[in-house]
Amino acid sequence: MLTEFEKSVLELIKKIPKGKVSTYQEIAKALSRPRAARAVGNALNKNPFAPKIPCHRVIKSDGRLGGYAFGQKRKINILRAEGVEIDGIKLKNLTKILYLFKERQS
DNA sequence: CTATTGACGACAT
DNA sequence: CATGTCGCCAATA
Repeated sequence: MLTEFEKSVLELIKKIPKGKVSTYQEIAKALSRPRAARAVGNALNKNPFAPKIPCHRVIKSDGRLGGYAFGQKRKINILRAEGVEIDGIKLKNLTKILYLFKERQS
């Protein structure tokens, strides 16, 4: 069974368009929990819908890859296959491919 | 309730 | 750029 928090995270990342990515922190912010980036990653790790949810499109806020249940190597391949360029250690054009979620209530 | 654990983040060295 | 430390948060034992 999923907790509300986990469901929120999954629902959110499910919306990330192909060829774009988001960060754990951005997701945390979108959930009004700006400091819960770590918990977000934790939720994805459990990810019960592995192929179903594009969890590979979630990276660290500094542009690095972050982890992946199937191994970062795998993560890199998938991202490249979706057109994301990776500069050895970080993603290229991060600001261009970074997907921002809709603004929180004003 | 307390302790531990991680797909994190910011900063210092 | 590479490591290490500390703070943070939710889930679990």
